[in-house]
Amino acid sequence: MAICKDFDKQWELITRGAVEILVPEDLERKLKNSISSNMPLRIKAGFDPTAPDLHLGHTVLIQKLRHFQELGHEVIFLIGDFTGMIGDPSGQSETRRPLTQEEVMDNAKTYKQQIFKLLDPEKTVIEFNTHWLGRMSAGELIRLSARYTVARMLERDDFQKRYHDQKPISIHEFLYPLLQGYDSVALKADVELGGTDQKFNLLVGRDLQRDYGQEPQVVITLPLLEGTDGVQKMSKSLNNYIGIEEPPREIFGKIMSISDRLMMRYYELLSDLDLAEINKLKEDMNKGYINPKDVKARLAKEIVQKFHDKAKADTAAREFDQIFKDKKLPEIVPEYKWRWDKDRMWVPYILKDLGITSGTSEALRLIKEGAVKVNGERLLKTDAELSNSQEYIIKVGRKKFVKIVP
RNA sequence: GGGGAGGUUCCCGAGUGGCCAAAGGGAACAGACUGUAAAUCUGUCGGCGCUAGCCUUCGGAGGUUCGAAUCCUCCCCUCCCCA
Repeated sequence: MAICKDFDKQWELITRGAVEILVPEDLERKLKNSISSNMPLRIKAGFDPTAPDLHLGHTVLIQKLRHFQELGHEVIFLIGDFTGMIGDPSGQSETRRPLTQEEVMDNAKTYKQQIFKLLDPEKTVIEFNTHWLGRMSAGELIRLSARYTVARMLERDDFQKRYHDQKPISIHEFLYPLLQGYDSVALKADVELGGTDQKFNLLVGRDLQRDYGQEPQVVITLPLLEGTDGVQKMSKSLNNYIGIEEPPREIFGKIMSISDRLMMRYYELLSDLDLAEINKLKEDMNKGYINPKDVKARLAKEIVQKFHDKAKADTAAREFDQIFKDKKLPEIVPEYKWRWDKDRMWVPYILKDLGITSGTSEALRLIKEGAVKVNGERLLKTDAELSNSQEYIIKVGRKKFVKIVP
């Protein structure tokens, strides 16, 4: 593959959206060398295999990898299957449960299936760090550990915080940054990408490469995408994520329910619109020329289209308006054929049995709160029963619909 | 090795023998208002055919007691100070 010869173009694309580049001079030199020698740079990005679903948060980084691919560089998608067994302590308030071998492999497989929605399979090298870490001897590990000090480890803010909060820090957690850094040595990485929370780990890679006589990698940090709550970073465990494999209407709906503030953030980090256009949207909204809801719908469409296709994005948008603007039923309502043991069945029991609520207690609560409608009528009494003589549409909350057929 | 402090419901955190399914806050869910936004207000927030009642929870296992998150014994885990 050919390297893009235009240095300025490379620089612009690479630095767009990046939070920090450490060190810019190194990047400049590496790029220029790469152009003159026609040798691609080796771009490393590590992924923790705990999350089986890629979500929008991951795509910020993956899109940056794609930028590098477009410029002709070699992307190494590193699946931290070995380090995943340790569990990255970054940003964690406490020690994470180590994953089993099986879990790690399952998750890694899912990753592989998903990244090619965004990356070019031809230009992507997938590595597993078990290849070199799995056969590292105890002696080598100790020699590696000798290259770093406890005091330096404690510089990392989350370790520091836990230390001061009297929270446990296990020894193995200190090993994580070292092993991640060693990955860079093993891969002879020229550049490593990571979220801003990874900065410390990425920098350890630089130190270790120098120790091992390599030219240190350039570290590029990218912003962490806030989850749908708008506060914490998007993650599966916080359940504030939008997965790229979710159905169109889910993705669409989730984006529509984010705050306006967050919407602009998503525009910046996820949209392909350039900054000038985004600013224009912002301005028009402030002046009242356009409704923020429409701006949000545009974003939702763009993102759905990215992971599905245009037709599905349009359908999702149309359905959304039907349900929430026109208050109609969605085009497709899941149907349940109810096996009527009796002629009449208690509503909370039905909701529980259909899995809409976790139990009858929750169903009762929702009915008391006025959240349940049957055939458009709000259910007022908790002792309501349905009979097997007709069809029902049950609506729970704002977005759950079920059709029950006799 | 010695001394001290802790482990409470999703999270933080109160609770030291009955009034405890357990204060308060956060998250979450629902209703109102909206643009399924934000903010705000209100309600819910262990389970169970509900209200009544029953069952299961306060690191684990036993025990004392009419009665234990609270007392005793042993065990597991965490943190701090000293060595």
